[in-house]
Amino acid sequence: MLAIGEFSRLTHLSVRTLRRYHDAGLLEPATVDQATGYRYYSPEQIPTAQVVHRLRELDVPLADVRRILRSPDPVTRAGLVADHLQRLESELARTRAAVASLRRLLAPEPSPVEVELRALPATTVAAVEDDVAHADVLAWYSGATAELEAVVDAPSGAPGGLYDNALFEHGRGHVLVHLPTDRPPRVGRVRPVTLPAVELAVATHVGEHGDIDVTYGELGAWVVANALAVAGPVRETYLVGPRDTPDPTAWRTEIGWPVFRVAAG
Amino acid sequence: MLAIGEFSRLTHLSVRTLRRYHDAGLLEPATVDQATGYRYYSPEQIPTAQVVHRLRELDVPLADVRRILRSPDPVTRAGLVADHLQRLESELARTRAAVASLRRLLAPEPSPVEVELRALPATTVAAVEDDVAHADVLAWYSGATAELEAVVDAPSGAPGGLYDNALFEHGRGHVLVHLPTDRPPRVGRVRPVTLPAVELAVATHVGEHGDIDVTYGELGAWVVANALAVAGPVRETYLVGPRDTPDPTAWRTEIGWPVFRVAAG
DNA sequence: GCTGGACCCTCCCCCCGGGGGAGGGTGCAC
DNA sequence: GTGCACCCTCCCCCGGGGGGAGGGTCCAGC
Repeated sequence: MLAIGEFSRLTHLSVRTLRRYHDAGLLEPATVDQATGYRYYSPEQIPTAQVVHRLRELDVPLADVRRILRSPDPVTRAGLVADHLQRLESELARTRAAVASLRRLLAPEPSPVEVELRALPATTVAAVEDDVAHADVLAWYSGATAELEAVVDAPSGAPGGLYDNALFEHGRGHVLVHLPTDRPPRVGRVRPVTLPAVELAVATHVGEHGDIDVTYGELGAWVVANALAVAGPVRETYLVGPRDTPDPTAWRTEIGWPVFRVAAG
Repeated sequence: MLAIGEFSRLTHLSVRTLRRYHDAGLLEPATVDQATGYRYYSPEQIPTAQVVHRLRELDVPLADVRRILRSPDPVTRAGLVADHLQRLESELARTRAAVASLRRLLAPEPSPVEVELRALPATTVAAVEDDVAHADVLAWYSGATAELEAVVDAPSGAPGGLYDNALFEHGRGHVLVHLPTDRPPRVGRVRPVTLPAVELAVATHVGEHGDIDVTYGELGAWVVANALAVAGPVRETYLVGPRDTPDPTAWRTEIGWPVFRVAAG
């Protein structure tokens, strides 16, 4: 039996941290003296402590560490660990994108964005829609478009999406992806939806989506400068995307912001 | 002039976050109405907001973001950004090491570690020592050994280190690296130091240092099982290291824990 | 001019995973 | 039996947000 200080020395986890892990139900001492509250660990717990240490180095949340340790089945366990490695991987991709985008932002090129005002009539499209968290948008989007493309046989234009402002302001909001077609079917999640007529301020974003808020910003500045106000969810149209070419510099995304005239300009 | 909600929509930063950035002095509104406290932003601030957004995606602390934004000189600014990318890089290396180590930990191999008790006489060595934070140990170590190796011309053995337990328990502690030699010089930070005689429980760690606490743990379990207690800083000896061969599987590190007998076993 | 609703303000509490330190009880070797 | 290292709980702090209360403000429509 090892007192907490000794166990700390053997595992290179601080006494504080060991106590916290006990409270969190992660690494329960083999014995706790009822009278004094002293925690006593057994040497067999050292490997467990080391696994915890590694998982924490990988920023696995304590709750997930507990889940991993409690799963008796090594296959389940390996699956949970693999999930986290997957998460780290996508985190890394996000970081890479942010680095690239930062470089472009700090590059001295001004990259003027052209904005055009366009009146759009109401259209009926095949659509999938849902309330989605910001972090899940990408995954949701790929699932929804895959379903759309599987169901719509003769699309009459490029796919698009509508994104509620709440998605960016509150991290969660209504999202709709659609594919224009003459006869929108009603299969699985796919439904015919009529998008209302709007006046759009439209700018075209060139390149990766990691930079897209730059174009959003330019579009927004233009909208403000032209005494317009934003009304309703933003509309994106994916003219050229990863489906069409692997070369990101060829990608084209139209961003359309529904606007109305503020006062009498 | 844009109210905070509108600016939020244009930058995809939440209203809350914008207020926080104001408080932190990161992104001050162009105007603040003295009477009402209302924040008003100018469209020119959109690009700044986007740079902040990118930096935060890279987990750059707010204080550093402020520093980057305030540095007028683009060269300084690029340097600060590069520093952070460097930090991300080393973070990535750490993650990779943790992943590899976790895989090995979860591998079904028991990898029995052999432990031996060894009495060591007092020795005088050439040493560099200091109080170091845990996070800085690696950097400090490479600097100190480089200095040692530059100054000691005829080492009589492998380099070693002494690591205070406080380093692991409290994140900061006394560290000493040394090179055994017949005539220890007194140059720069290098000093002759006499290491006291000790009885050591010794185990040899094979492979990368990312796993070294596993061997620490096995050594500790052995020490406990043999009714010994730990006394004083751990001693590592780098028999084969990165200086000798790039192949990590060939590396050999002796870990020696000063021990004394507990009670009459 | 008034009213309603959207917008904005400050302030406090919560999350995570730790660290610092106070104030007090315990184990054990001398 | 005494000193001291060790252990306990409890509270506050950090950074970078989110939730929500309670209250003031802007402005369009009537």
